Amino acid sequence: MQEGTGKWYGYCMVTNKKIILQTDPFDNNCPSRRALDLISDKWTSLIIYLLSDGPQRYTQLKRQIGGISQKMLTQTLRKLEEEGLVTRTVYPTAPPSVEYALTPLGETLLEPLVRLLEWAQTFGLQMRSPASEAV
Amino acid sequence: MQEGTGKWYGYCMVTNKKIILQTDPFDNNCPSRRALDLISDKWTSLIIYLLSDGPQRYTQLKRQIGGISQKMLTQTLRKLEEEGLVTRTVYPTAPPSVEYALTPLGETLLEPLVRLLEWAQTFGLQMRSPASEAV
DNA sequence: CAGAATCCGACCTGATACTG
DNA sequence: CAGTATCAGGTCGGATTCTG
Repeated sequence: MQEGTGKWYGYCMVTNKKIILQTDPFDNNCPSRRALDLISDKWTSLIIYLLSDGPQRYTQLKRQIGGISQKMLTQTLRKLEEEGLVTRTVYPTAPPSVEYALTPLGETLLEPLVRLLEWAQTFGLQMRSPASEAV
Repeated sequence: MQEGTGKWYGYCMVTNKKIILQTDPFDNNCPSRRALDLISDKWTSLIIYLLSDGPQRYTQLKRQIGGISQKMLTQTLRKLEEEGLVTRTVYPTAPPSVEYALTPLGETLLEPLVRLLEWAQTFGLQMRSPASEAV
């Protein structure tokens, strides 16, 4: 039943490559949905990857990503921290120093994410080949 | 040095879990980026999964997903078709019938996507859900 | 250094109406 | 059935300015 204003997401579960869709408009806590939302973020995956090399400081991350605005970097890091994928450690030195690192949970995300990027590298180049399609 | 108007994405490549970031503001064709953009879509992964059970018709998909608008369903399917992940077959019957199916390329995407959702199911629950959800 | 707060345009999205 | 076209609201993201 559509609640008019309230928008909701498909509730997806994977069981042996089978999908069960639930349609509870009030259940927004679907882990699958949350995970997808997470990596759907434009910068999340990049940050996760950068942190896979070890803890990094704020400016370090910013410099490496380059195109990210400080707002987005902070926002993304905060979200990752909130979700428990990244830790934020503040060293109260004279110039403030903040270090971000992956949590064990965050490191588990690394693996499926790598698979996805590997897919992208292997097959991504085949995308957008309109001539190779015979409908 | 920011190039002013042109916004750009991090160009990421994975090599043995190592990341190489390139910062060419004009190269928007990064396969990794494209792949992430693809699954970052709210509905893409759901559709891919539904199609993993075999070809489905437009209304069939719509009914199963439920909360999706026609616009979004069509838009997403078009994008997937354009990227070569989905085929669109029109049967010129009396009531028009259109069938969507995964291409071989689309099926290859299924695997990493499954890994991601499996991760979500296994570890997603460990993520801290923001208690400020009332939707 | 590491942000917070603000403004503002671009884009995404859903609702609605119409079509072969 | 399977769309297309259009419009309005909301969100996202970047640039800028200010702070401890």
